[in-house]
Amino acid sequence: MLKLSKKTEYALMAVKFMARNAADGSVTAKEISEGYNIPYDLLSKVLQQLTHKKLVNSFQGIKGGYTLNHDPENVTLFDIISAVEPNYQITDCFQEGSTEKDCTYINCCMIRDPLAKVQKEIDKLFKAVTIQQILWP
Amino acid sequence: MLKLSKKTEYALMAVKFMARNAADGSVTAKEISEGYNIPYDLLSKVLQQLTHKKLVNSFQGIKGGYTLNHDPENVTLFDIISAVEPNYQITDCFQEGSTEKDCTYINCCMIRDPLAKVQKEIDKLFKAVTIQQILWP
DNA sequence: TTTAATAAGACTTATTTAGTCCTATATCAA
DNA sequence: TTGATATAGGACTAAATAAGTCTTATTAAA
Repeated sequence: MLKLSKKTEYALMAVKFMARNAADGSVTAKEISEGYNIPYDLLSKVLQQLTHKKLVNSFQGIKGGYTLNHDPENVTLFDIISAVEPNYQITDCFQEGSTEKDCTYINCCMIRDPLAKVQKEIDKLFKAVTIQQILWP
Repeated sequence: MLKLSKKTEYALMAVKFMARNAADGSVTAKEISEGYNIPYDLLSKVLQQLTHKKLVNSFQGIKGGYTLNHDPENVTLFDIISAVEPNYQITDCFQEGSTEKDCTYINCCMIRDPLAKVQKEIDKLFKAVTIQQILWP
């Protein structure tokens, strides 16, 4: 409950690895996986998700790999989390596509709106934290 | 993820029910359960946890039940969450009792301290929100 | 002493997360 | 043009956690 998944951790670690090794050009999933002891397949998926959100560049083929697409001070924790956590919301109520019908309680969504405000505050918090701050405190 | 569990939702709903029915004296788990369509056994456990944290008073015996122990403006979302979520932390790293050994990564806890700061901000946020604000917006 | 409430541990089921496996596709270089 | 090695991505399995259920004990009023 209220815990970030491994995918977020792996994403942060991968970003750190890429930033550290930026001088050597692109970095492969295998290098990150072995360098930080992260399961290769799972890491690959995380990197693919980061690629879809344009947070990293990917290069296919035998000389392929990944590079960061932005400077760490221009990427926020929110960017990483929302790239990697499938439906990141503190409660189901205001999930995308949810309707009143999804709510099984009498007095439906009695706590919905106020918690939505709390959610917005959390988003704001995550948007205020850059990867730079997290990875090089 | 980063989602609150049902237990937090049920706790908030139970508090709402108790506040609404404060005039009638104590309220039973059965009444809350039937009034809001919450599973009785699970609700009972939530109420027991709230009791342990002195957020509600419990009365045993045939005329028993629960009452709120504080005014809603003096109870925060943080109080409820920490009463009910077993180990509420956005990442395992700085869980109570965790040691460096628990960390399986090379470069152990490279993201630990900065995320701990984010955690503190979230705590601060939850402590700033009262039950009053959540349940009667 | 019966009745209806809380207390609490053990257990089962459902859901979600984490991790694995397999195949396709891209690209470089011999 | 073919072999090697990288990303892409779907399907699947296993592990962990959350949600819900069952059972027994204890409490206290009538």
